[in-house]
Amino acid sequence: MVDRDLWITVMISVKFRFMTSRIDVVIPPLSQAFTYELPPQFSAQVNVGSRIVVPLGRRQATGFVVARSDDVTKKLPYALKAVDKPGELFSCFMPQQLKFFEWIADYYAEPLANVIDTAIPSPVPKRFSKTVCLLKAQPLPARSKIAPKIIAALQSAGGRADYGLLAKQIKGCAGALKKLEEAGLISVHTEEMALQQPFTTAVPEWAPTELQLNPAQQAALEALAGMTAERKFHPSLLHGITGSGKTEVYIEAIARCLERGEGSLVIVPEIALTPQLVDRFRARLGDQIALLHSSLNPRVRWESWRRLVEGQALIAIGTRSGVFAPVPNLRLIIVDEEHDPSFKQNDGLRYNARDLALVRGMLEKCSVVLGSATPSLETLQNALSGKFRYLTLPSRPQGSSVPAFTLVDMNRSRLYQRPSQNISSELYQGLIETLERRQQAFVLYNRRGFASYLQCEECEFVIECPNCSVTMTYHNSTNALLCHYCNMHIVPPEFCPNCNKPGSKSAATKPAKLVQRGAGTEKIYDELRELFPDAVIDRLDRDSATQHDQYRAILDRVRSGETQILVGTQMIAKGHDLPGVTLVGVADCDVGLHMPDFRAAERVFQILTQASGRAGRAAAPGKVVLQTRVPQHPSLVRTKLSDFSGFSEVELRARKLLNYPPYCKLLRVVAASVREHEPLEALTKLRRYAARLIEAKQFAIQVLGPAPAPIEKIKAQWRAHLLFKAKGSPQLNVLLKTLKGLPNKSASLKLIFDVDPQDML
DNA sequence: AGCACGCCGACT
DNA sequence: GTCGGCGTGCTC
Repeated sequence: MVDRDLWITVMISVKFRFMTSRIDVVIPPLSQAFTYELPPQFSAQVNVGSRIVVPLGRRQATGFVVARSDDVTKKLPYALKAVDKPGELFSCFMPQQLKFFEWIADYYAEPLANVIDTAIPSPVPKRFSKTVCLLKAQPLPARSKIAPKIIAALQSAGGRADYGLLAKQIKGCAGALKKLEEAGLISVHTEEMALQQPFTTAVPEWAPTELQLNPAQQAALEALAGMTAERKFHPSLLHGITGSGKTEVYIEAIARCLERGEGSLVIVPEIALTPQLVDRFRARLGDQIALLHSSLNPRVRWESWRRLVEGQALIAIGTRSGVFAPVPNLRLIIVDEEHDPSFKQNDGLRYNARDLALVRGMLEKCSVVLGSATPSLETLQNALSGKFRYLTLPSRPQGSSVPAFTLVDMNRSRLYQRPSQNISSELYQGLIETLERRQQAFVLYNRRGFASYLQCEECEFVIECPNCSVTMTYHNSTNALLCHYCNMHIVPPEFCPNCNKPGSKSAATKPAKLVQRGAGTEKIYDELRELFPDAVIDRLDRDSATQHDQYRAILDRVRSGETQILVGTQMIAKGHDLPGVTLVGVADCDVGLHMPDFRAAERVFQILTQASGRAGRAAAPGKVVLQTRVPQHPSLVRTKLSDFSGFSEVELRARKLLNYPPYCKLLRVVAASVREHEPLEALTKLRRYAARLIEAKQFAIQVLGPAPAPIEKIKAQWRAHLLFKAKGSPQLNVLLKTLKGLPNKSASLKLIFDVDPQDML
């Protein structure tokens, strides 16, 4: 007994790290955790959040430590293996993030290991530098020719030199260095190199280091600061029209946290994370910012992450996956442009970063601000019901006014009456005036390519992608037909393949020609070149700006005033303040309006409002010309009136009537297979199974479908979907887990479970 | 996910 | 008689 007490005392006094302990490890893609023994030699470097290699079966697997216990006495029904070759150990997340990851795993019915795997960037091995230090120059070893050279080189370098550099200068010095070290003349230090600095350039001068807030901004800031000061979950909506200065409010709110040593997290849409935006944060807040962006190289990405984990940075700015950032002492989460569809991940773990930001705020007890000029109806509903605090920035600063809108009904003018096919006389006139005043114009056309499609003059046949059953887009510059889903390119046929088919009625007569129909950015671009041969016209879309720096260069040319007219897709609607732009034309508002998706109207309203916000941001008044064939559509009428609340009222009523979000929760199951009928058949079975479960458990869940997906075929896979609607998530979550647990015996069938889907195509 | 084990068809 | 097909089940 005495011995045992003594032993316990010893255990405590030598600290646990010298003892064997146990760790629970989760390994992607497995759903259970595995317990291992952790020998003392690895003890100090391993904790909750570590990535580690463990033996699993007869192989080695990489996993994450989710628990650690120093109690080794508890009996387990299986023998434990010990960690033997843990690999390079990385701290991947902070222990307090674990309950967030567990929440996600439960909500999306995904193994915890997979959640962690998608949340963290891939670790990159540490880099070490070896430095040689001169201790004393005497006595030089006899018979060595290299030693004096080394000593001389060290002396001229001020007593210390990089090992690698020295080795390059003096060939074959490795042996001599070792001898000199043994003789005590030099010492060799190995230490980790400093983490990669995220910013290579100085903050540009235009970015203000001090911000002047107007009264509305000040009021929003004080409200936010008040909430942030409490250690409680405080969700709010910051509803500020485009150009009302939300960013300044964010920056000042973060500054208040920073003063107290508290962390902040900013999540922005993919397209918005520009150097200009980051410069504005840096100018006011300094370089203690970690950037998290998918196009960073792996080392910068990982080392930014590490700066947070190791407490070297208190502020994280990132895109969707930034919601997982290990921000120390997190007190404020900001989701800018919260309505943006890029917050939803559409493969793998299909999470929604905006929703997860709220969950994280709830778990970490901090403030969450969702900012937008056109809030999603989900968020609006939460603000209206009082779940979120409603903060607003009602006016544009600098006294600039709301732009003047013109809605042009394209049905009322014949083709020959227009200046060109897709440009109405109203837009033409607006462009002339803008150019005369030496101002700039944006022309938005929300579709890529030269012509939307090729259509037969005779039989109206439209060329579709053989894999995806979507219309293929004709690209003039490359003279190719491109599928915008599977990226297939084909050479456009001269004559209609349908009429030419053997056995077809018209086969005997002359083959019919294919003509271009519809338009794209390239077509609009060409029409404008023809109308304004002397103007500088540029184009911005996914084809002209495949790289981020190309995108930047195009916008920089607008900023400098060089570009007079910029034609592009919705990408141009989201650029930053470009004060010279006074006219925004939308060539065809109807694109996207007739999509088989219940959010189509909302998206069109958002895009048009965003685009309109580009017009007249400085003192000069702005003008917006919207071209359409459905001029009475509420999305367009309300955009024209700048009437968000009017639009949202109409749209919310429609959602309620049809029982769509925010009035219900959705679960969408997509089945895909190379076999044409398999998806529908599989979903029919799944539906039957689900119906039995819903019946047995008395769930209030409505089932729609199965039906072929609007895009019936993608990448040679046939698709069908099944939709579940429920009042709240708990019942849907039970259903999700049950359905996901069902065995899928078919190798060709792929099932995707999309919780809270954004896209219904 | 791997990687075994396991139980039935064509081959050195 | 073996080699090997991929169904089922386990991995601390």
